[in-house]
Amino acid sequence: MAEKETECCESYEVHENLLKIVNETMPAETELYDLAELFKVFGDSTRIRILFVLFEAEVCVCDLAQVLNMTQSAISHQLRILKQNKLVKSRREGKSIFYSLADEHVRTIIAQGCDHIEET
Amino acid sequence: MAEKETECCESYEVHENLLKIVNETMPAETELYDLAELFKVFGDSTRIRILFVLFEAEVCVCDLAQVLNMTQSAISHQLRILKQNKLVKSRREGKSIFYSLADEHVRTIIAQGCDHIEET
DNA sequence: CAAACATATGAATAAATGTTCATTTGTTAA
DNA sequence: TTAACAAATGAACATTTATTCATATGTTTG
Repeated sequence: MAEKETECCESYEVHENLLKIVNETMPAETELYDLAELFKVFGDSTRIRILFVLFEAEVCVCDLAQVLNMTQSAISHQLRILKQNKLVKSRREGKSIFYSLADEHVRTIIAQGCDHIEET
Repeated sequence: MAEKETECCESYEVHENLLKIVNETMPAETELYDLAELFKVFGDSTRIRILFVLFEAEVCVCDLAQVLNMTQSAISHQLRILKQNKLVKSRREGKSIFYSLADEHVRTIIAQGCDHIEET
């Protein structure tokens, strides 16, 4: 048997097992990255506020800007991020573009987050 | 009736209704902030990898560092963030400190994230 | 007590991120 | 076609954040 060059905390077998299990269950690099990327999108209170508005109605950009009391540009930049990550979809109607939730997952994920917070 | 100084997209009543509904359903400022803060914690692939290890076992810091091939310091800094946000708890055993999931919500939230990603 | 080990932490640095401002694109109406 | 409006976008700036390095804290063993 080869010697272990990576001992730690005086544990041997535990370690081998852990490595094996983790290698089996850990998602691929790209999936981990995408997951983090997705949660990053939820990690900004402006975007969360946008989503809470979209929970209630399909709205255009300037309405969002007014309701949230922010500039059109700031909202637009954030909508772009939400759309790139498929949390939101858009539809043109004349000069306006209306945004709505892309997916009911969004509600579920935010609801889970709320649960966690309230449980303190 | 008072005049509206905040017209937009030529919509009037829609707007009033939206404002009313949003004001009723939008969480408080502090809750929005806490929510974003929580998701920010999930928004880093190092922390996600740590969580995936903890899904499988309770482990000490140096084991985490080895399994994830990162420095002890980097892992320790991230564990601190996970702990502050109550995603992880710790227990001392001699010289080592063992970390484990604080809460099954963590699994659920990550699972929802995975669902969303795989659904493309 | 001193030495060795496991973990935590503060300061510094590089990279990522949100907002603003100015401008552009696309649509409608005159 | 020109003017007016809605939305998108690029550059710039300030802030946040992850990692590294050096060091401190806390525990066990000799």
